[in-house]
Amino acid sequence: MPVENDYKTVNLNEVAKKAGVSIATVSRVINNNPNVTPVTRTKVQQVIRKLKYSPNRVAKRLRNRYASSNLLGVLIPDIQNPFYVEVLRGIEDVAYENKYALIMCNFSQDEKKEKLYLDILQSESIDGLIAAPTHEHDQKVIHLVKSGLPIVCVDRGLSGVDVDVVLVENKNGAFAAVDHLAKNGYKRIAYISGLPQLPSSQQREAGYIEALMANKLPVDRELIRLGDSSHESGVRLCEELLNLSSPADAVFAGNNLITLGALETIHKRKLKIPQDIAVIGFDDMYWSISLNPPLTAVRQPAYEIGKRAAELLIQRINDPVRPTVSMILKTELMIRNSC
Amino acid sequence: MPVENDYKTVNLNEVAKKAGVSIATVSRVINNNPNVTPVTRTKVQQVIRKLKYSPNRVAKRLRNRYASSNLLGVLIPDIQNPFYVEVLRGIEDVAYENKYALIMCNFSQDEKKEKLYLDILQSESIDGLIAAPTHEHDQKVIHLVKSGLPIVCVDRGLSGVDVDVVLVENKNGAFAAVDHLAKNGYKRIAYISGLPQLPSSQQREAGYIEALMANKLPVDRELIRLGDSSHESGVRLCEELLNLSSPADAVFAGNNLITLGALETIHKRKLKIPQDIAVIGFDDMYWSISLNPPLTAVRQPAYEIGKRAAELLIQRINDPVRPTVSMILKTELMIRNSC
DNA sequence: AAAAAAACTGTAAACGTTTTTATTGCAATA
DNA sequence: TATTGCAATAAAAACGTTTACAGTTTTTTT
Repeated sequence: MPVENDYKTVNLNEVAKKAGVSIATVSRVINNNPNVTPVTRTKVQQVIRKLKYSPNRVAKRLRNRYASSNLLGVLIPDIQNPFYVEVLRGIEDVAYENKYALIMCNFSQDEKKEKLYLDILQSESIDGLIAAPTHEHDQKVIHLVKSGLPIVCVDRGLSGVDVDVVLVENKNGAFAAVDHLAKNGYKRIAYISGLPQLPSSQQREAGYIEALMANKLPVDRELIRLGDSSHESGVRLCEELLNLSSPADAVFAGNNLITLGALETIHKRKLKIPQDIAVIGFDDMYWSISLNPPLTAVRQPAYEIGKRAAELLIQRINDPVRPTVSMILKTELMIRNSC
Repeated sequence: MPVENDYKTVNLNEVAKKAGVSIATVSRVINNNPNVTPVTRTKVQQVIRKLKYSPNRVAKRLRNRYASSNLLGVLIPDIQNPFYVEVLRGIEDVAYENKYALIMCNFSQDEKKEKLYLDILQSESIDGLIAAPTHEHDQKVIHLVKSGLPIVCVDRGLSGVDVDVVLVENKNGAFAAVDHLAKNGYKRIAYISGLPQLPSSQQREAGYIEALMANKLPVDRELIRLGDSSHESGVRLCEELLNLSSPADAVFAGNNLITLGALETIHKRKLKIPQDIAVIGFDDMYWSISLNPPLTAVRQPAYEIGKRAAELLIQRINDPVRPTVSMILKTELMIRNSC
């Protein structure tokens, strides 16, 4: 037996009846349509207040297909990664300013989950979407872009389709980090990569290799470890690197979580940073200074990324035909004590 | 000028026309109503697949007021706090298993923002809500509970109303931490509180005071500092405590962010932990071991909190009249090296 | 073979809005 | 006074579903 739950279902009809006008008039009052006598307007407004009427957004959205749902979708690969949390904060601040709420979908790098969430988002008729697709050829997202839904990609682009995108200089950032390691005399610099199919992972690897070459260091494939961008993979791959017959003397970690994982392994082995092994992470955190030792890291302007992405998205919603832009933000090497 | 964006608007009508049946039949096929000939069913299914039809959830929800929107609202006070992120992960996993998507609202301890988001959530006709209200007397949330919307509170209860709630033993957790400090010989143990109106802050303070008394230590109001649960307040209040004529020799930090703030201050002053000053934080993080020094902390089972809350919520959605429960989870003192 | 029952399918109403179109009342004009 | 024009309001259609009810076909029963 379905239980009666008494969501207040005050609707236009009740308001209209009580105010002695038609629902059209009430609707006009609500939407500030000027064609209403001041006296009628106040009368209706009083009833609205008395009955605590608030419009049903579902009905509203059904009626005007192009009416704003004031809903933005956000498709995030990994909510555990502080980087994305920071991006989210940027998005959220801008969204709030513009009176949008966020439907946040965390797909944990799981393509099936991503698909489910995208389906939901689409049929919720969101106004726009900020996404970090699983990879450059993410058909589902590409299809959405083609369908005309306003979309901004962050962290990862989309190939073969015209879409706004906010990225950072991954290659330069990685180069700076590895170059710094090399200049400090480290010879066996390892790279622990995130998911290898991600453009960002690839670009960081490219920067890594370029820096090695610039410093006349050999590129040893043994020192490049491919993971899945998780904390656990950082732990494991760092162990592998330390177990090599000729172990790494420095680690360049592909992201936040990998860095923390690597640190965990190093601390468990009671190795000294940077004497025994140096560490530089991609992604800075506001508490990096409190790590042991204070971490040297490539700072991505995460909050800024989110903020820009949200701004671009709202721009596009308001002007669907403006040319697409790619926004490339700078990274910054924060030198502390881990190298 | 509104631009024509061609969201594929395949609807029941088109499918029906193409399949040569009525929209009622198509609807029945979609909803697995048994009263359809197998031959008709497959015919319709083919058309559905061919046209890539997917039902419009907005229309669906308008029609069946009590139909599931498959949307859960989450009202989070501070997305920057890793504790809530972990809670969110727990919620999300359960939600996904049960095919719910999340509307995530981060209100940053701002009551106005909270109200806006609640309005949106309500008129989105979500199926249920998980909330950490700003305080025990949060009228807005109380009103929602009374209206019959399924709600589960986390981290903070709600007074004077019957609602499911998932909490931790704040007082016991705090007691264990402060007792540990006292047993290690610290005499001037400070407490940096989060927002004082939060029940959790109050309970932790109670545990703190009880532990002092149990160890025959005086309660010095000077050593109790009230903040706003933020990183910044941790930085500032820790400075105040170190500036006292008779400074604190140990700090019990009221949450995650406060802990990180306090650490920042201590490191800036080049003080040694735990020799110069000991630190215990409320809230453990998986990277606490990588902090300098590895942090002793009261672990809240954050993921578990989220998971339980989501389970309770889904139970309530499916059975709105089951009696409410309060779930109190245990904390655990993770002893590492900061004391 | 006709009647009754069962199984299937179609029609139309309803959900709560917005908006187009129609109606009303009233002042200004001829 | 009869007509027009205008403003304010009302009526009705539409958005895409689900579902009660009616209608049709098929099957079973007599």
